[in-house]
This record gives sequence, structure tokens and C-alpha cells, in this order.
Amino acid sequence: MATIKDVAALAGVSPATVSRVLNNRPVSPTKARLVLDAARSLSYTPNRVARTLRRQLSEVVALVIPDIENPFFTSLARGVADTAQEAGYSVVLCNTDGDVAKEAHFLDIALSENMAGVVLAPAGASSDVQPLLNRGRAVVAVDRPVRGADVDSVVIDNVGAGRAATRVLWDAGYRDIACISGPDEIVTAVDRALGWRQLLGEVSPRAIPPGRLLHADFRVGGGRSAMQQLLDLENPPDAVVAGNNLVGVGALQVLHERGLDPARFGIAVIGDLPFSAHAPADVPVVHLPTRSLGTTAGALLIERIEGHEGPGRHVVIPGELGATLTAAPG
Amino acid sequence: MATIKDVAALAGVSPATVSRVLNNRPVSPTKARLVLDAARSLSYTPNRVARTLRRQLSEVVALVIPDIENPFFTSLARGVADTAQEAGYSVVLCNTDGDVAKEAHFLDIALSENMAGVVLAPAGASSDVQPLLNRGRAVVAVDRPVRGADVDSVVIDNVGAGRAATRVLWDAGYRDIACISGPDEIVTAVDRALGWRQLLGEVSPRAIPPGRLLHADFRVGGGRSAMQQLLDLENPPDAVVAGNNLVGVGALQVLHERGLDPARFGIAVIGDLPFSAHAPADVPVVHLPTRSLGTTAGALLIERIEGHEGPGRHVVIPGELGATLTAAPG
DNA sequence: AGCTTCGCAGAAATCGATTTCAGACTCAAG
DNA sequence: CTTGAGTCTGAAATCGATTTCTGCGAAGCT
Repeated sequence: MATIKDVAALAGVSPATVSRVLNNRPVSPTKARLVLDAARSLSYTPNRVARTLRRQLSEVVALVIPDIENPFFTSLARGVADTAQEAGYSVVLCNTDGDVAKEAHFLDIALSENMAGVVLAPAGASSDVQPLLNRGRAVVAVDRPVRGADVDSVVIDNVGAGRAATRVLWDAGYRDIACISGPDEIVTAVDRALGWRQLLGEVSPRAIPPGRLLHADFRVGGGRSAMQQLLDLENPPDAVVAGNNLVGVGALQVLHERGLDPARFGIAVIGDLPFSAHAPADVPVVHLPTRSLGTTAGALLIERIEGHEGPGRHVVIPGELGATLTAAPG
Repeated sequence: MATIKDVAALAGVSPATVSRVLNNRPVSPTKARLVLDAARSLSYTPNRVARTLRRQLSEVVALVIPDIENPFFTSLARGVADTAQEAGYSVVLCNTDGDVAKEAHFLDIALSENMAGVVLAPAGASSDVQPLLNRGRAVVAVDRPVRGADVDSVVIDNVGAGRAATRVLWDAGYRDIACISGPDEIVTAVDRALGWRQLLGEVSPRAIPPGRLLHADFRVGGGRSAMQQLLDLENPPDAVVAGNNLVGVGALQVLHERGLDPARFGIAVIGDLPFSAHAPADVPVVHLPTRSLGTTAGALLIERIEGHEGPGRHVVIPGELGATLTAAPG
């Protein structure tokens, strides 16, 4: 493997000059040519480790997310990766499984690998990004804000999404609408449930019957058991808002298994149904622009890396209702 | 940020001693204690960049895949990440979009970042891993073999999977079974189609009618247009084998849109249907153990990194039929 | 006692780049 | 002709760890 010294020797100049040529600092055209030719003929690639050590900053950013198998996050990851790569950075994807300890571990690594920045979808209530900030590293929160630190953030309008999903069911004539949301400590889950409650409070004269809000695990299994629980009630609801895409999948599975038609039993899902074969007219979906979530976060991160100072900026991206419901309550 | 010198100064020893303590080389217990205390009180973390530069080997491995939004690969990624992290390595996920140039770029980076190894799902017909091998880096191919280099590989038994999918339809009574496979240059696609052709040749007295094998893009859109094409034929088939998970999703979407019941029009899918609400009895699926694909590849990679020598090892993992079909031809 | 052997620890070299510093040289103005 | 500013360039310092080299002192052997 050729090093900068080899190139320098072949070109008959000093390593310093080689470095200057390769980094577009002023060098006489004659030597520049020599260096470029030498570099090409040795097919020289600068060693990024050495560069990072000296510069104290690598061209890598970390993307720390709780669940890489959730299409919500893969799509987000795409967005981040695209903007980052455009700006010349590689992206390291770190999967925390929602485990705060794993997350802390990855943040440690980001620090000791001198990574330029971190896009973080926090796993739990508190994430310790202070060490990163102290070292001047860029940090952007995505999907969920970071508590206790003034950090750029990009999130969905979750209350609005909860309202939209609930409204589409209400407008279609459903009157007893339950909500399967996520764990209490995840703010996105709380906000979506809040939107559901808000909207029902506005449109419905009656109080919400007890037991209509369920806190499920935000995965397929969580959606399944919550849906089963709802259907097994003595007085089941006639419609349900699924708090995220995976919960929606689980709920739909249960409906199918019980021979219930999603075109009669109402269901609206917050978040896109991945790879679904359902017609949007049967299962309305609040589309969450995850890709833009990612690109926006990536853009903010790059700006910070390139020197943007100042207080945290907070971007809220609205969801978008894909279709209205044509079916009627069963 | 504390460096090894700070620790050394505080402990009253040389940096060399600190390094020895932290790397479990023999040091007197007295000094070891001093060093550990000093390290803890400064909350010292070794700088991985410096370590990598000196050791000429980082604790990072790259996973290079063509499509991170395909659950096949996310699940595989999980597998690789789990084994790698168990062994103390971080995983960098690189998405090539099936683009050979991007892939080459990532391999370059892996080299110049001194990464310990690469798990590669090759994007195209040829991938140049020679530079990596020359530098003694570990390389393992996954899902598709690397041509022109003697590299460990872990692949699915694609011919077998194609046969299994076809057989389940045949056994259920379907007699005109088409196949939507993937692009010609992807060997997995070719092999799955081969399995389909083989099995039909064995069980069917008649020749396969022309136009029954389609080469689609291996994504949802590809499956959709291929399925539409098949259904628009004058004499459409009565069943279809979907060459991968996404093609299966696309095909199912089209069936739904046209009001065709997958329990009547036969469809078998090679690869798991992600987040599907279908009953397995209606849509048989050849389960591909993608997670083990990943863990196996990861294990081979770690072995290579830790010094395993010798010729390329080739693991073939069989698919597995989830359920037999209870429905009958429509 | 004298000599080897061994374990431990510090000084210094090393990994491969970037960057500071200082010297050599050119050119223009006084 | 001298001085000063400005341009290139190379030597050397630097980033932060690991590892080799070297020396010291204690223990073992004859």
C-alpha cells in the first residue's frame, strides 16, 4: 500500500507538498503535476485513519436508531445516508434495540472514533450527548427530541397525525374509536394518543369509554395482542387508530384471522404500511415522510459540522393523510 | 478529553505502562492499580483512531449490501451486526443501490479506514476485492458469490427454493405455473428460475408454454408490472412463483386490485413476506433464513479476522417451506 | 562471589497523514 | 542597491496510541 512518502519520493518532493497538492493548497503547477502523476501511478489513496488522527475529525457520521428492521427507520436511514454521502461523509448505522446501554456504547464509540457527528433517534427518556457536545461534535435528534440538551431536532407532528387518523374514522361514521399507542415513555406515542383524545373531545359529545387507549409495544406483536384484547372486550369498539406502522400490521393480521373485514371494522394507521397489499381506500394511512425526516436531519447535521453555531433548531414535519375512507361502519 | 499521557501523569507512570495495563500485558499489581484508578478518575477512553493507526487494523467491519430497504437485507444485517458486536466489532452499513461504482467506493473506504473485514453482497457480476485480500483483510460474500476471487461465501440454496415453491403449487393442483424471477445478471434470480424449470420438467409431461418466465426488477414495482403482464395474456397461467419477497408483494397487490383471490389464483413466494397480513395457508412462502445467513457470514468473517487461513469455504443454507397450500385452483 | 536469566518499566520509534515554522527565492517599490 | 512583501517548499512537530528497544534490579545457578 502506497503511503504519502512513497508518492513524495517518486515525485521528488516532500510529503508536505504531496499533502498540499491533494488538499488544493497553493503549489506550483510543475510540482503539482509531478505529484498527481506519481499518485496515479502508485494508485495512492490517503490513509483515512492517519488523516483523522491529525485532523481530529473523521469523515464519518453515526446514525443511531432503535430498530433497523422497522421500515420507518430504514427509510429514515436512507434519507440521512443520501445527504451525508452527498456531502462526502460515510454513515455508520448503529442499532440500539431501544436499549439505553447500547446507545450509550455507540455514543462512546462515535466520540472515540472522532466521528464528525451523530444523528440520534433516542432510545429512552434520557440520552447523554454532553460529552459529544463538549468536544464540539455535531448532534441532531430525529423522530424524538433529546431531553436536557440544546440540540437540533427533526420530528413528526405527532399530535396532528393522531388527530388526522382519528378524524378520518370519525368522518366515515365510526363513533367508538379506540387507540393502540406505544409505550408511555416514548413521546411520539404519547403525542399520537393525545391527538386521538383531542379530536374525539372536539367532535364527540360523549366521553371516551374506559379502556379505549392501549399502550402496546410498538411492534407487530404489540399490535396483535392489543387488537386481540380490544376485540375480546364485552363491548368492543367499532374502529381503531393504530399508533404506528408495525402496530397497524399486527392489528390487521388479527382482523384477518378473525374474519373481520378492515373495510367494515374501521382501522386507520399512523405511518405507512410497509409492503401492504391493502387498498388505501380500505385502510387509510397517515403518511409520515420518513425520508424527508432523514434528509432534513442530515442537512442540519452537515450544516453543524461545517460550522453552523447557535441555539438548537427544531423542525416539525407534518404527516399527510393518504386517502379518505369509503367504507362504512359494519 | 483525557489522553493516555494524562493518565500516565496522574498515575505517575509512563504511557507505555498505561497501555500495557489496558491491554492486559504483564505489569506489577501495584502500578496496575494506580493506572486503573487514574483511568477511572479521568474517565479515560482510548482513542480508537490512534489505536487503529498504530495497529493497522480497526475494530470495525463493513457490511456492503445493495438495498437496505429490503427486509431481506435488513434481517441479514441484523445477523451480521449481532455476531460482529458479540466479538467486539462495530458494523458500518453501506448501501450500494446495486450500483457497482458505489460498491467500489465503499470497498476503497474499507481499505483506507483499515477496517478489519468486509461482508459483501455483491452488486454486480464482478467485484474487485483483490486490494482488500492483498492487504490481508477478511472478506466474506453473502447471498451471492464473488466471482474471480477465492472468498468465503454464504448463500441460499436458490435452486432448491425455486423447486420447493413450484412443487407446493403443483401439488395443490395448479398445472400452468409461471415464474417471475429477477434480472438475468443476478445469479440468485437465475438459480431460482432454474429450480422452477427443473421441477416442472420432472413432474409435468407437457412443455412449459412460452412467455411463462419473466425477468422483472427484484422490487415491488417489478413484481407489479410482471404480474399485470401475465394477467393480461390471452391465456394467463393459473399460478405464479414470485422470485423474491418484494416481487411477491407486488404480485399480491395486483391480484388484490383485480379482485383475484390468492386462495384461488395460486401464488407461492420465495422469501418471507414482510409484515404480511395473509394467512400462510393462502400464500405459501419459502422461508429464507436471512438472519442465519447473516450470523453465519459474520462468524466466518470473525474467524478470518482472528487468523483463520486456507481456501474459501462455501456454506449453502436451504430454504424451508412454511406451509402447504390448502386452496385449490380457481 | 560472579554470571546469567528474567520480569518489569521507561524512552523512543512508529503508524501516515496534516500543519506549523522557517528558509529560500522572486519581484516590486523606494 | 536595499528593503519588504509575498510565494513556494521542505524539515520537523503533531495527533494518541502501541510496540520495540534498552536498562535496571532481583532472583537463580555454579
